[in-house]
Amino acid sequence: MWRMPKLADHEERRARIVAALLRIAASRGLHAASMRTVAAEAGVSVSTVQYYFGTKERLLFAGLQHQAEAVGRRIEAGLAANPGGSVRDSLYAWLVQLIPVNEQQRAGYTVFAAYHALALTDPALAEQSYTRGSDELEVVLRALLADAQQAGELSSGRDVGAEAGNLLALATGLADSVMADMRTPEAATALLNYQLDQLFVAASSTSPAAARRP
Amino acid sequence: MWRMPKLADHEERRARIVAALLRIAASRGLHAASMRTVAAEAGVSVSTVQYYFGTKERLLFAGLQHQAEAVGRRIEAGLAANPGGSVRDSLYAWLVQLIPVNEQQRAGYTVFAAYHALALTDPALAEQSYTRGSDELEVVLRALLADAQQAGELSSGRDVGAEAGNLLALATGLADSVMADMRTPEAATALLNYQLDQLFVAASSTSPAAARRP
DNA sequence: GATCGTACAGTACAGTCGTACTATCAAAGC
DNA sequence: GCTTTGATAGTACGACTGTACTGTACGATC
Repeated sequence: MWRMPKLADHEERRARIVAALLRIAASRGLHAASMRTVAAEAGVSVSTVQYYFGTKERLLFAGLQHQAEAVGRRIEAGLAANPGGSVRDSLYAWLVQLIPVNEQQRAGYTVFAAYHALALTDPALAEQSYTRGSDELEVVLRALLADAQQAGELSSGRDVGAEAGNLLALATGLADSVMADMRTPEAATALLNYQLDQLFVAASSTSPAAARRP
Repeated sequence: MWRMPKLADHEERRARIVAALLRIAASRGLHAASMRTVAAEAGVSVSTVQYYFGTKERLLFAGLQHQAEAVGRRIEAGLAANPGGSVRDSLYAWLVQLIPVNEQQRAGYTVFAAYHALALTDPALAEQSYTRGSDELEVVLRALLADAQQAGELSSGRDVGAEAGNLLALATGLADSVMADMRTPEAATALLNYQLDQLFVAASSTSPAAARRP
């Protein structure tokens, strides 16, 4: 029988409990995440959850924070995976990270949707700016588009500020439609590619949108 | 055979209770809508709610159904309010209904977000196709765009199917950004107008996007 | 080696949940 | 007028909730 070392690693314990919370939120819903179910999922007692988070409100808070950081990391990873490519491909690499293409991303989106709905009626949760990542992403998109416009890669008469906002909103809406099972992930990424093809001048688009599907 | 209602109007009672449920869901969240709080908000006893809906699951079901029908009615009203206008103005009239511009629409969106999050982990709720309205809207958009394309009003090289899907996703994403307080409703409608201006040939757009803001 | 604080487990408590059950009261049908 | 039935209220029950409290084994410190 294994016994816990008496001096525990707080960060590891907290991470384990938060992971249990997010697993439950993704599979059974955030409303099913009680002190008892989270403790059982993490393999600890309720008192341990109390010891590391004090109150359930703080536990939920930690869960949202973890989720927001995870989204931020995934978006950054999307750029790092495409270092030397064109601006168009970089834009695609950023935006496609918002569309849930596998079960893990879908689970993350489920948790995010639950927190989002909760924040709409809970001022304490809304104060935590969990959408800051999106704001930062919009700034990055605008900068990329400005570069492309100066290089003459964009269609004429485009407003880079408006295009950045609309691309982000488009990716968000496409993600919604995938989550609602109105569209397959492949169809959503194809639509995203179509929009980028319209934005960039035709000469730079050497392949049809369908060929870009992963 | 028709029978006179003995005492109460069932439809009126059910509507009153569902309205109470949706008020609570919009103000305090769907998790705060219990049998007791809904009954108190409707000014009836818990037994009355039980009498008309039997179980809470069926009450929640009725609330979602009412909400979906309300969204459908609002979108239809959006078209009826603009009967003789251009295709571009009709498109705008449809799509702008998705963006919450006042407190009532924001409340409706809050309820919808709560149900959406719940449906992601509740198979019984997900089976009810509450997104059918969006599917039908996409069909209408595609038809409108096809007409406009045949009339030569669209920019060249546009795929009406992709444009319809992307316009709907864009409006959804803009609605999300407004709900998350990342953008004002005015900014969202301006972005929507910008996108429509890009889609339609420049000659038909006689005023800058900013002038179209309501 | 006694003492102290950390890291848990167990339990108790007050409250809320959905729902079942019983009672009541007025209108409908005979 | 009596019986039946629809429409409501009140209440009770078991399950679950978050949290406070108590106990306790063990590593660190002196």
